[in-house]
This record gives sequence, structure tokens and C-alpha cells, in this order.
Amino acid sequence: MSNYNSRETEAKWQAAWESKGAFNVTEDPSKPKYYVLEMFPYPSGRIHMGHVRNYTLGDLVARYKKARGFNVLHPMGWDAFGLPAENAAIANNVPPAQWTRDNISSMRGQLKSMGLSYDWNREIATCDPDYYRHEQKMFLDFLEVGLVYRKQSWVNWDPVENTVLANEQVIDGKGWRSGVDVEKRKLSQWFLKITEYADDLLDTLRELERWPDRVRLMQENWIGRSEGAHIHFKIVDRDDNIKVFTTRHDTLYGASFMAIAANHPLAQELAADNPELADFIAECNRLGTSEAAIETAEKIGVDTGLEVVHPFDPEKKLPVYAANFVLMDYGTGAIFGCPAHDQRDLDFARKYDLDVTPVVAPRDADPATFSVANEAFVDDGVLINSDFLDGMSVPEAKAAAAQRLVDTNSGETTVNFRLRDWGVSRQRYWGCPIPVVHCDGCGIVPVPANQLPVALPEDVNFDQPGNPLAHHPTWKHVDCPECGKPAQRETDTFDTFFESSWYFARFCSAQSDQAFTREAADYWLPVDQYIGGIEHAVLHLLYSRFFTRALKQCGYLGIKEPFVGLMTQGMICHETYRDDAGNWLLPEEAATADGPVTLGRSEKMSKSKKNVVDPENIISEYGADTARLFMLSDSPPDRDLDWTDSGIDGAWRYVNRLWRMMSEPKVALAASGNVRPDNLSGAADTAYRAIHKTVAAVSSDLDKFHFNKAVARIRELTNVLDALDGPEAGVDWVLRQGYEAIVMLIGPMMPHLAEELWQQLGHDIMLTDTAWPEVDETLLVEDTATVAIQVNGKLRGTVDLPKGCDAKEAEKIALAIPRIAEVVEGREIRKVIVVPDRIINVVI
RNA sequence: GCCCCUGUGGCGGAACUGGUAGACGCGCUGGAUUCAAAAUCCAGUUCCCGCAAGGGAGUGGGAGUUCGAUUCUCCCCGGGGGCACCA
Repeated sequence: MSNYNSRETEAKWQAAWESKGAFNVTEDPSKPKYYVLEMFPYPSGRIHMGHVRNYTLGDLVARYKKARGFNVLHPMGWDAFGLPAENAAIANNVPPAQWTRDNISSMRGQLKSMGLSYDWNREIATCDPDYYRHEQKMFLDFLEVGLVYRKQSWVNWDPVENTVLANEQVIDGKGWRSGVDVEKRKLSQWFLKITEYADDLLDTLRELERWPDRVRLMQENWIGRSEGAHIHFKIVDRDDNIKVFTTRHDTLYGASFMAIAANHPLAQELAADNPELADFIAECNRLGTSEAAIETAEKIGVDTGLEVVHPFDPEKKLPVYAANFVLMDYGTGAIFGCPAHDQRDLDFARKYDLDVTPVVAPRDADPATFSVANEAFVDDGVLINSDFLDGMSVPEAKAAAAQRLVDTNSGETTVNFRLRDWGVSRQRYWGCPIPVVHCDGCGIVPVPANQLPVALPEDVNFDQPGNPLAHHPTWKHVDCPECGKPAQRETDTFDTFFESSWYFARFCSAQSDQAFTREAADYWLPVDQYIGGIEHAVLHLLYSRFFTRALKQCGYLGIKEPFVGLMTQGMICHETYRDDAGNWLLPEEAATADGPVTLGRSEKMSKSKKNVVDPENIISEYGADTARLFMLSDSPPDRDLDWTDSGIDGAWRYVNRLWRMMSEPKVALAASGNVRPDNLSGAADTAYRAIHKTVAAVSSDLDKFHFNKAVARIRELTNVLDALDGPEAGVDWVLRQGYEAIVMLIGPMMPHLAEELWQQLGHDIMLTDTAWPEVDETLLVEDTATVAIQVNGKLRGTVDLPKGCDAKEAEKIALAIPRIAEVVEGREIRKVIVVPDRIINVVI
């Protein structure tokens, strides 16, 4: 008995599919279409287990849908721009373009070794000018319709490297390479008006029924719509006022201070002759811009010395603080503080000894004595200490306060979003150039469409700090498209989310000299099933949803939602190992280490913890099918998956078990295509029914993405068929049915093994071109059901009853069972609950 | 800090819409085969008591609704992730 030769078999079928163009598709209006897309990878150089899982899931769906008669589009490409290429360039002195192309070519080979059913004719790389030229045109079109604008925005600036840092490159307020303090700088940058679509992006979430609820919720929170009011507070002894956004205008009488962001223009202005304030602003800038850092920091501030007038009571003046917990990017960058009803305001008020007057009291509290200590009261209640609002509920008071604001010309209701416009400028080299020219005379001039693409120069070097585009000797020097005088190209490039916001559309007609043809897009889009990591739940998916709307607005597309189905996969985890000194060890190092090794718990596979398993080793040792099976069998796709050696061994054993079972069957199989014999023995008949039940169950599991359950069902059927080896009538026929069914069911999971077995079973047509097995519904019906019998909710026995058995009859049979009679003996039966075909509960 | 996810045997997980908890796999134990091992095959495997028949407990903890709760409600605890220049 020989083991299955995965290496040889997998190469054989990969070549067969390729030479036949088995997965190349074109639009075919006679068939229902199905577009399966997995998030395309960043070409880091080698695939990792997360890719293996992602692409196994996608391939299963693609092959399954193809077997079910769909015209399936299943493409693959490369998200090829990004920071790592520049880091590699600096570290290894390799040009980013070359580094990226080399990586693509080795990763393509790795993906091909997985046997994925891609239409490789549609492969794209986003760093290819034939790709990014189209997004330069899109940007110009967006500019044309007013979806793009320029404004000043803060960045992390590394003064030594002379460059902008990503958040991940700022560690404890210092640059990751230079180690010096990072500064905040204001730069003029391009923004896309995603907020213009905020309401629509939010509302349409409801229609995305095949998206996970949690992703929809995350997007909902990200967009963060809140209804409230703008209030204008007049500044004492000045002509201007401060605009505040609040959702609690009902608590206006409880206001005891005002706070503005450190970056608020007013704070900046006052800092000029207020050193304390200037220091404070510098301090806030060191804290960073992340919400987490701001929210967890101690609430501190500085009195600016200004006062504002309470809009409802001109006698009342509020001090104005600059505070670290007020975000310039949210609302208006200024708040009024109502300590009794907001925890942050309360913390702040206690620190600076500000007044805490409750203006909402719980319904059961005594308004005269109700007070707030160190916990703000944020629930609904009755308004107190609030003049004309007294006695109202919170919603009533909001309405009344809003009306008074309008009447006194000091404010109005408004809707505010947490969502901010999308800043797309990056001060980086390895990205798509932003197609504009800066001219001293004409200002900012878009590059005319016929001059696109603005191609990225590849002859750059990283021997000096800063963006190589900016100090390239010739690249940025051009003539102004408008006046013809010398001008300069914009040296910023797009955020790489720009490329991934429309690649799904490019795949519809990847060879086209347009971004995509409308005809192909209309046929294939939207993506029916998108599959990728949960880490993209908000940004990439939201930007793509916005981009699709923007493209529709510019006439490129007819749809506004790019992905109607979404599946998010969990992470791959693995045990961690450390040596005596606490250094992380690779799994293979741990196995051969001299000294003692400490076994850590299973964590997300990461280079830093070295707990990675290289897919290439696994595939060459066990084959792609084994790796794929393991990816599918243990955990549901959306949960984290623990990589274990015993798990991969188990998958390998099953591959071989199927191989042996079918290549050397214990009973000579009936000829292919024979009709069902009418004398099936009992065992053969039961097994035959099991085949149909399995096909039905697996189909339904695959439809619901319960892949681990589908694998379990197939293994169960394997057990049934393995036990069926007697000389009874019809066994040879049922075994053929069963083997063929199993091969067809595993086709989407282990395509190479399945093709090989299919051929061995005598088929000339490839399994890839074979339809999914049919289910004979009549074989699924059972005529008896095993009914559980409980006494007082405790299981005391079971009984087989005819399906749909009469309740009275069932009760009689149950009570007659000796074990039941014994337990019930001498007790009064108070009630008997009969759930037909399921359970009988005797209450005594 | 805020938001999201998650918790079931030794392990990964299963359980339709509130109805026999632990399917399937891994691991482990015993046996067969073998000179021996690997591989393979057979049997067993939630825990406790019991020779067995059987009994009791049990889905992170605590309460509640119900004839019946892994599933519904409330409170609490543990683990993981996200928070806008990583992709």
C-alpha cells in the first residue's frame, strides 16, 4: 500500500487546469454570474498562513459555485504599493520597483502551488502604470465634481529623517529609526469628501444583509452619526464667539466651563503671548493624535484667561480652558463642560475646582438634595435648576433648549459625524503620484488627462532623508500645463487604500485600456462574495464603499455597493517558544534547542514572536490539499484557528485514507453509470440514504460557510462507507455511488486529490467541469424518530416512535416503558409535555 | 477610556427556531499486526461514585424566566482585537 504522492499529483492537475484554461472566464449572459474575491495580498515576498486560509476559503466558494452552474469570476492581483518596499530599499539597497516585482513573482509561484482556481489572465499589480493611470484620472474626475479638496492637516514629523511618520512608526513619541522626538506639523494635503456620503454609507449598511453584523456595527460606530446642536458662545470683551457642538444642550444650565482643543485656532492664537499655554499645547502634541492615547490620559488643561457668556443667562460667565481631552477633529473642537452629567467634564471639574451643579435628577430623587459626587449622572430624568426647562424630561428639554437657541440667534440643531474626510496625501515615494502641478502663476493645476499617467520614476535613491521624489534631479520639474512656465509636480503620492478601493472593478476587464469597461462591470459587479481579514472591517471596506459611490457619481459605474456578501476570517495562531534568556524561538529552533524551552500559549502568528509556520514547507511536505483541508476542518472561518502539528498530521492521514479506500477498494465497485439495483440489502440501503443525507447536509453547510461541519459530515460518510464491506446485495453499487459522492464533495476543498480519484473512478471529463451531485429528497425522510423521555427535565430514556406519532399515543408508550414507570411509580403525574418527534417530559 | 468579538471534555470544535450536551477530528488508554518501529486496523474515552445495572454533577461565575436554558434576560469575571499614515 503506497501513500498518496501529493507532489506529483498536484503538479499534474495544476498543469492540466492551466493548459485547458479551466478557470478562464468571459461574460456569458446565459448563465448566472458569481464573483468571488479574496482580498489581494501585499507582495511581501512570501505567502503566510493567513493567505493560505484566505485563499483556501475563496477557492472553496469559487469551485463550489462553479459546480453549481454559476459563471464564476475568481481573480487575483497584487496590492503592490506601500511602505515596506521603501524600508527594504533603505535596508538592502534594492529599488522598490525591483523588490516588489521579485516578490510578486515568487509569491505567484507559491499561490500556484496551492491549486487555486484563478483566472490568471486577469492578474494585476497596482504599481503598474497601466493600473494607476486610471486612478489618476478618477482623482481628476473627483476633483471636477467637487469630491476633492485641499486643506491643512497635522502629521507626525521626524526632524532627523526629514519625513512624515506613520502612527506605527512613532514609538513612545519618538521616531522608530531616528529615536528623536516626533513633532506635529501642519501640511497642506488632499482630502476626499467621504463625509458627503456619510448618511448614505450609514443607511445602506442595513441592506448589506450578507455582511457580518459586527462589521456593520463597527462601520456604524465609525461613521458615528449624532444629533445635537451648535451653540455660539460670545467671548467677553471680544467681538468673536466660540462655536461648540453638543448632544446635551438640555444640560446647558449646568455648564461651568468651556474647553477648546489644544489645536483650536483660538488656543494657537493665545499661545503667542501665553507661555504656559504654549507649553501645554506642545505637551498635547507629544501625546499623539490617537483616540486611545487621548481618552486614557489624565484630563488636564490650562485656563486661557478668556471668558464666554452663557447664551441663556447673560449674567453667567464661563472660564475657557484649553484641554487635552477635546479633539480638534471632532465637532467644532470646543465643548461646554457640564460636570454633573459627563464623566470627563466631572473629572476635569474636580481637578480644577469648578462648579458641579446637577441639572438632571433621577425620577425618584429629591431635586432639592440631589447631588453628584464622583460619578456623573448620564441617564434620563427630570430637569432641575434649569429655569424654563425645569420639570421636563431630557428629550423634551433638548427640544425646548434648541428652540430657545434658534429664537435667541445663538445656535441651531445639527447632525455631527465622527467620520472625517479621507486624507489621501502621503509624503512617500512608493505610491501613485498625485496628478497635479504647482505653478507660481496658476496655482494648483490638474495634469491634463491626455498627459496621464504621471509615471513614478524608478531611478531613485534613498541615500538622503526625505521623499526621493522631492529630490529626484528632474522628475518634478515640468512646464505648467496652463501657462507653460516652469512649475513643479506634486511629490506626494496617494494613500495605498486608493488602489484597493477600486481593484475589484478593474478585475472585470483587467486588460482594458480604460479603467474597466462598463459592459464587463455591469455584468460582473457587484462582488457576490468578498473574503478577507477582519482587520479591514472599517477602513478598506468603507473607503471602497465610498469610492464606488464616487465612481457612480462620475458615471463609471451603475452600482453603489461593491460587495454584497462579506466573510471575515479569523487569525492563525500558534504556540510560542522562548529559550532560557527569554528570546523567542522559531518552532524548528524550539524542537532542536540545546537548553530548556518555555512553551507559551497560542498567539497570532507573527514574525516578532517567531511562532510562524511557513506554508511552503507544509505544502512541499504534505501537499496543498492537506494544508487546505486543515484550514477548513477544525474552526469555523470567522474564528481564530490554532495551527497544530497534530492537526496537519490528522488532515494528512485523512487524505491517505481516502486515497487507499478508493484506489484499492475492498469490494469491486459496480460499473460506472449502472442503474440502482432494486434489491438493495438493509445495510446497503442505509448507506445509500446516508450518501444522500450527506450531500444535502454538506451543500447546506457550504451555503452557510459552515466548512468545518461540512468536513465532519464527509468524514462521517467515509466511516459509513468504510464499514460497508460485506457481500450483501447492492454493496458494490452503493460503494461506487458513495465514493463518487465523496470525491465530488471534496472537490472544492482538495481539488487535486479529487481530480485524481475522479479519474481513477473512470471519468474522462475533469471533475472541475462536473456538476455538483443531486440529492434524492425522498431518501432524506425517516419514518421513525428517536424521542427523548424526561422526568422533571431529566433524561430517563429514549424510544423510537413513528414520525408524527399522536401525542396521546406517544405519552402512553412512554409511560409504559419500565424505566419510566419505575421512576414515576407512586407519584402523581401533574403534566406531560409532548413535543412531536423530539421529546416527552413527564412532570411529577 | 470607548467600541467589537469570545468563553462548552485533556485540546479544536458540534448542538436546527428553547427540546437526548459533547457530532467530527486531535490526543490519550488498551488490543491486533510487526523481529522491532512507523503506518494501519479494532475497542474505549466529560467528570465523580459503582464490578455492573445505574446514580449524581456538568457548557467562565452568580441570579432570573420556563415543564425544559450552551441557546432568552440581568449582574459579574477571564481572553482577544480595533480606535483614522501598517496593509
